[in-house]
Amino acid sequence: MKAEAQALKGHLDVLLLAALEDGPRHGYAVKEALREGSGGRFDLPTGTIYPALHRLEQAGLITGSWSTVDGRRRRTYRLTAEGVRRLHADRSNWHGFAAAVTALLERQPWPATS
Amino acid sequence: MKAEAQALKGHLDVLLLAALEDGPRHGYAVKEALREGSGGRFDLPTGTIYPALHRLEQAGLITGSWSTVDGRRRRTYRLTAEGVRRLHADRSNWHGFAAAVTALLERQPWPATS
DNA sequence: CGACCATAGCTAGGTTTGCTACCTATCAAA
DNA sequence: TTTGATAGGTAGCAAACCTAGCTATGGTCG
Repeated sequence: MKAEAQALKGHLDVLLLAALEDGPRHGYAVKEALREGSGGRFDLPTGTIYPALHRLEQAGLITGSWSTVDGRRRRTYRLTAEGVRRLHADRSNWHGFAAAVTALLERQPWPATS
Repeated sequence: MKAEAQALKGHLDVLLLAALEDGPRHGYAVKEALREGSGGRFDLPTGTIYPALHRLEQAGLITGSWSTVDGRRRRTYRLTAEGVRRLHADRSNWHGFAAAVTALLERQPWPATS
């Protein structure tokens, strides 16, 4: 259950949206998909996952519906049209962001010191 | 002065450390180096830069010293040995993080929904 | 001269976000 | 029967970045 020491800061939402891209999932399944899909790197506590899903739903990017399976209640989420748009925008933005950071970290030399 | 809508979340520190890697700079020069080195993407407000440098100094990763150039006071920062270690660790961690996020965003299909 | 901008530093306060630490509940396995 | 995995949740803390404001110098332009 230990996470990778909160390194996701602003990038959790896009991962959650991506986890819902190829079909609806319930919250716990999203958590497991994230953990397995990242080779255990993003093993997030439920106290991170559920509030984040609530935020995304509140923002209209996903919608949830209740069901019951084997006596356990589940809330299954799917992307809204707005959520799909946001996912595409965020994914493209991620690539730009990652490229910029990587470029700066590899940079040698940096722009001249005045 | 408008930043790229707060997209650096947890990754500012490593960029600041990297900006000091090949020699000391004063705070404003760090800000400019970040802006120029990122093609304008990371044009951060001083209200982000200065507190962050204070945090890094507080944490013992950089040390600052005052000087005066043309009647303007400057605080010039350099990496400490600890700061160099941290930079190397964070840089390596960034690569793993970026690879993991990118992999998840490209992933098709995701681990099976239970 | 006066206005303005770039340079150079700073802080207070707010919001967001992820985490810790709890809680309820069912079902399967030990 | 008691633990662990599954499934959901909340309250409240702490960190981090931003907004908005401040002081001050030096150069440039009308």
